[in-house]
Amino acid sequence: MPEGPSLLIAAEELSTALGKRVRAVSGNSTQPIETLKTQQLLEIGTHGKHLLLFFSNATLKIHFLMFGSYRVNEPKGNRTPRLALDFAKVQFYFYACSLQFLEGDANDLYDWREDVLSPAWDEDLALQKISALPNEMICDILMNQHIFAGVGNIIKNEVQFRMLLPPQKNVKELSQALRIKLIRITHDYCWNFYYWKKQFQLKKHWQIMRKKVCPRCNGPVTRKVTGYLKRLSHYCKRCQK
DNA sequence: ATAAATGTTAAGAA
DNA sequence: CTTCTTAACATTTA
Repeated sequence: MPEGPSLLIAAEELSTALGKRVRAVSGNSTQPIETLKTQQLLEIGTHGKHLLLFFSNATLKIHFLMFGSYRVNEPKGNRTPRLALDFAKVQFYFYACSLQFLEGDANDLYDWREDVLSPAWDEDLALQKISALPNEMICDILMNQHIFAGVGNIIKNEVQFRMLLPPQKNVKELSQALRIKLIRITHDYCWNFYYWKKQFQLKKHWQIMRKKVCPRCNGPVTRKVTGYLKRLSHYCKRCQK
């Protein structure tokens, strides 16, 4: 569940508890979650892969890492949640996630312009940041949460394929026009991801991720760990040049 | 059944 | 003091 668009969907699902007060708290978190008791949920936000719950007197940041999950009203029977919030008529359950209380104002901690799914998304800023890193590979640039907050490995691979560029290509090898195209395709793909995921049709639209055969040339798909970040890339050596 | 995978951080090593 | 590597965490799917 952890790429940016999924977080947006989570925020929507959880919005049923907006304005409600926490009646009971439990969970195996080591954070001071008890302090949430009696607090009112005022707002829900996201930044990239972070889910932000704004309470009357605290802001909780939830990161689902690789395996985190959540449920509304229906807990996973056999598992202890990291955090369970009981809002009387609505219950949230968060599993296998990282919890942290934000110190201070979220607006001072986050630059919303770097969140691909935010209304504040700023493609000119992204272009500046990319161009400042000429020696970085595309696969690392795409996963950089300070440039494309919310992009994960699936989005990375699909964007690389749609660009017909190999993951190892350096930024300096891309023209200005291609850099802009990269930014726009990433933004578009993130929104497609969001709509497909809502319809439970995300995997159906994967073109290269975990594929064996390139849908374009029917050649073999290469699987290789790439970049500084050492994440798995799926790509077609014939089509992505 | 074993491994790999939608991710990040912190400790340890160089 | 940096910079790089490794381990840790935790769950589902192939």
